[in-house]
This record gives sequence, structure tokens and C-alpha cells, in this order.
Amino acid sequence: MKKFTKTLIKNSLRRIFLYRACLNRLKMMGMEKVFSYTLAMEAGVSPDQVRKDFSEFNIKGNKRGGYNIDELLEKMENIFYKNREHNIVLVGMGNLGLALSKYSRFLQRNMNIVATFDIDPFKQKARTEIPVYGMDRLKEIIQRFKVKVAIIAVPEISAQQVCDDLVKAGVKGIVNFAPVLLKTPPNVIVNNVNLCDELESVIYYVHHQLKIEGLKNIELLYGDMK
Amino acid sequence: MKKFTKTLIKNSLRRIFLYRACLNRLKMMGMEKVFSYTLAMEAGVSPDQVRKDFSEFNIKGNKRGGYNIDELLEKMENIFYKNREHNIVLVGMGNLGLALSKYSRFLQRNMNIVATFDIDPFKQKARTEIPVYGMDRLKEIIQRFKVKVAIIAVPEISAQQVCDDLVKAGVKGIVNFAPVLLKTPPNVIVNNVNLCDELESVIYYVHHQLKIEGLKNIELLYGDMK
DNA sequence: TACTTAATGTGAAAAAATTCACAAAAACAC
DNA sequence: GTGTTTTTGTGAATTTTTTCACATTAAGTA
Ligand SMILES: NC(=O)c1ccc[n+]([C@@H]2O[C@H](COP(=O)([O-])OP(=O)(O)OC[C@H]3O[C@@H](n4cnc5c(N)ncnc54)[C@H](O)[C@@H]3O)[C@@H](O)[C@H]2O)c1
Ligand SMILES: NC(=O)c1ccc[n+]([C@@H]2O[C@H](COP(=O)([O-])OP(=O)(O)OC[C@H]3O[C@@H](n4cnc5c(N)ncnc54)[C@H](O)[C@@H]3O)[C@@H](O)[C@H]2O)c1
Repeated sequence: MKKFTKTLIKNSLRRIFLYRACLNRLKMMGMEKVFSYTLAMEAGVSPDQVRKDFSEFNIKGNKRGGYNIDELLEKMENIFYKNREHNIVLVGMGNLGLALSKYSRFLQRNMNIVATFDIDPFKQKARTEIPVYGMDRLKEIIQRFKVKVAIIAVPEISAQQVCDDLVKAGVKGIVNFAPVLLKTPPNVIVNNVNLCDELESVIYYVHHQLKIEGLKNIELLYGDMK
Repeated sequence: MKKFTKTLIKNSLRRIFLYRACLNRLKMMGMEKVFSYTLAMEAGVSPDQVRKDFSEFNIKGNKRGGYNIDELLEKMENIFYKNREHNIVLVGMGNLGLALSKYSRFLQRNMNIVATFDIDPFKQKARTEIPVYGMDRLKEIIQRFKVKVAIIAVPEISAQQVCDDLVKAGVKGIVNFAPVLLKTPPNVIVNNVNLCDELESVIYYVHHQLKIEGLKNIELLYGDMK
């Protein structure tokens, strides 16, 4: 039986995002070029991995000269279709939605939240500059702005309904913050962000690490018994 | 050269979180047991994968009888050390920090934000019930509550400094929302959550999908030319 | 110009993750 | 109780990802 999944995000693409973040930082620090070694150090991967990833996306550098940071960044922007503007909508203007709507980095990266929606659009209107609409205008506005990607920040219980409405209105990609797995047609991409899981996975590793450290201490006490 | 990374989160563990979310939902829908097939459908993976993952974490079911949902959930809680309470701190009470501090699901899952910190602790004090302290009390409170895990929601520019302070105070795991890669000693786990990247990766896939669909249409127009 | 050095880029090898395939166990049927 | 069916659990096979290794290229040097 084949996999059912459709939300898989390739490791190499994930790392391209990572490299870009590193490059931006290195650039800010005044650097103009990098070697795979430098970037690898910065990103926490191996230099081979960096070169292999670049190879996959057909990014070329200069033999012995490394990579020009600006050129790299530009190539990456192309990968992300960054030249174009992307219109986004956000559904659910509660605590999280409000924070996201104020997040300026989205715009810095050409992702423009053109409208937000809430079942109760009057609640947050005063606290934000982005328009807040009722759900009845979802389809109209998504189509007007040719929106293809949406953020869901409504309670768990409403998420699937909102998702269905978005898909009906023509949305093809969703970042979902509600802790449910959304059901969508196969041509609609969903990226679930589950902050509880992120926190819990850290707790998991911390406890394991502590356990391992504890065991090491025991070993130190009793010596190597192998 | 070996990898430098230390923030890798194993796929199988990620999926255990996924399975738990699915199981909770299935339970809510009134189900009491599942087969690997059912859970796989729900989680969007293959049944083999489910069984293999369970095998890795030494979770056993009943031949021909599938798995009892409650037992599964309990075993998973053990994996996550869920029986214990986990004290967490949150640094940075801006837009995102405020939303996170109000997120009730953390507590539902035994993760208790015992205190929050901000360079300007008076700003948000009125808007939240969790105490907001100045950075001068970080070490004291972390040690008093035996906090091992922290959330960073401060601006990019301050994140490394805050991270260093947390590590000095004894924190062993960090969920970082600032879009920078933090440098930590090897025994400190960092999980970076980059919401821009999550959004951009969806945009990437949507555009590729659209491109592929476009190509398919061209193929349909011209027939199979192989 | 020729020689040395330092980096990339990519097939090949190794490792890791996933899928296959089937023996073993349990439930059910008669 | 015997036979059939269904599902688990896990080694083996396969696929994917990562790492290795080195030929290739460019820069520096004398
Ligand atoms: N607050 C956080 O920090 C946080 C963190 C991670 C995940 N989440 C998740 O994000 C979602 C929102 O969390 P929140 O804390 O902002 O909750 P919230 O209750 O503050 O906000 C939810 C908003 O959605 C609106 N809403 C409800 N039903 C709707 C519908 N059918 N259509 C349109 N809008 C609707 C509500 O009016 C409200 O404004 C939840 O699923 C939550 O689990 C929140
Ligand atoms: N707002 C969002 O939705 C969002 C989304 C993704 C990521 N982020 C990231 O999360 C971080 C916070 O975002 P925000 O929108 O909440 O920003 P914000 O400016 O609203 O909040 C930052 C808070 O950190 C505090 N702070 C600044 N320096 C500090 C220091 N040295 N020690 C302690 N506290 C300090 C400030 O007083 C402020 O309250 C940023 O790094 C941002 O990139 C935010």
C-alpha cells in the first residue's frame, strides 16, 4: 500500500530555507561570499550536504572561490517565487491570529495578508490595521485578490469547516495552526504547525538527554563493565 | 566531516505525536480500538509505517484485535513523560508571547508556563494572569521552579542573548520563535519554529503544483509525445 | 608558464528510512 | 477441535538520504 500523505516537505527544501536565514545573517555581518564549509557551520549541517542540496536545486558556485552571497540569495528567491507578491488571507482573529496579523516579517518577505476573517469581525477591528471581514465575504475577497494560500487560526472545532470553505473559494495551500489534521482534496497542500508538539518534542529530548547524562554518571561511578 | 546538527527531531517521534492527535480525535468520535490501517488512513501514512514506528517505541497491540486506543494513548504519554508536570518559562511578552501565554492547551497537556519575562515587564502585566517579570529575576525563578524548558519570543536581535541567559540559568531545551539559529552548548536542545518558512514552503508547493497542473493541461492539448 | 593549493560538483558508497512480505498469534466459523 | 481469516510484528528488500571521495576547476605563487 502506498503512502496517503500529501503534506510532506522535503528535507532539502527545508534546508534551503535554513541556508537563506544563515546567509542573510552572514550578509548583515558584512560578509560577501561563503564557502560550503562556512555556511555548513552556520546552518549546523555538513559541507557536503550544503553542496549536495545546491546541486539538487542546480545552484552553482565558483570553484575555489565559494559562493557569492547575493547571488545565492537571489537564486533562492527564485526557488521561492519571491519575485512575485503573494496575497494571503488569515482566518481566525483570536489571540494567535492577532499576533500573526501584526507580524511584519511576512510582508518583508513579500507575503501580504490582504484580509483577515472572523466569525465575529468586530471583536478585533480596533486593534489592527488589516481589514477584518465576516465569513460571508470569504469567497468574494479570495477571488478578488487571487489568493492561493491561507492561514487557519480558528479553534480546533471549526478548523475543518473553515478549511472546506477556503478550498471551495479556490485556496490551494493552507498553514494550519489548529491541532487537527485537515482533510483536503489531493491538490491542496496543508502544512500543520502544532506548537504543543514542538514544545513536547523538546521536553522529550531534554528528558532523554538528562537520562543519558544520568546513566553516564552511573557508569563513571562503577567504571566500564563491558 | 560529521554533521554539526543537534536539533534534529526524528521522523518516527514526530509521527508518534501525529498518531496521538489522530487517536484523540478517533476517541472523541467514539472509537475504542484501531487497526494500523485505520490509524494510517487518519494520519496520512502507510499501515506498515505505523506498525514499524510502534515497534521502534516498543508499543504492542493484539494480533487480529488491533490496538486499544486508551492503552495506546497511555503508552504515548509515557514516551512524553506526560505523567509529570513540566514547568516552562516564556521570554518576550510581545504580540506572539502574549498569544502563547494565553494558550490553554499547553496546560491541558501538563506544560505549565510558571512565569514570563520581558525587558519591559509592565507593558503586558494588565493583559495576562501569568506573572510577568523583568530579566533580572530570570535565574532565580528558573531555579526555584526547576525549569528545564523555555520558549523564546523576543526580537531576532535579542534572541541569542536571551538564549545565553537561559542556558546559564540551567535551561536544557528551547523552543525558539525568533528567526535566528541559536548557538548553544551541545547538551542544550533547540527547536526552531519559523513561521515565515512554513508559509513560504506552502507557497513553494502550491506554485509547483500549479505549474505541474499547467503542464498536464499542455500535455492534454498536445497528446502524449513520448 | 608550470606547480601548488583550495574549493566545487557529482557519481559511488554507506547509512537511514520506508516498504515488503510473511510467520505468528488471535478471533471466528462450523 | 480444526480450518480459515485477519491483523500484528519484524527481519529482509528496497528506496531515499547522507556522506565519501575524488576529478575538475580556478586562484595564487614563483
Ligand atoms: N494562542 C496560541 O498561542 C496558539 C498557539 C498554537 C495554536 N493555537 C491554535 O490556534 C487556534 C486559535 O487559537 P487562539 O488562541 O487564537 O484562539 P481564540 O479563541 O483566541 O481565537 C479563535 C478565533 O476564531 C474565531 N472563530 C471561531 N470560529 C470561527 C469560524 N467558524 N470561522 C471564523 N472564525 C471563527 C473566533 O471568533 C476567535 O476570534 C486554535 O486552534 C489553537 O489551538 C493557538
Ligand atoms: N508576531 C508573530 O506572529 C510572530 C510570528 C512568528 C515569529 N515571530 C517572532 O517572535 C518574536 C517576537 O515577535 P513579536 O511579534 O511578539 O514581537 P514584539 O516586538 O511584539 O515582542 C517582542 C517582546 O520582546 C521584548 N524584548 C525585547 N528585547 C528583550 C530582551 N532582551 N529580553 C527580554 N525581552 C525582550 C519586548 O519588550 C517585546 O515585548 C520575533 O523574533 C518574531 O520574529 C513573531
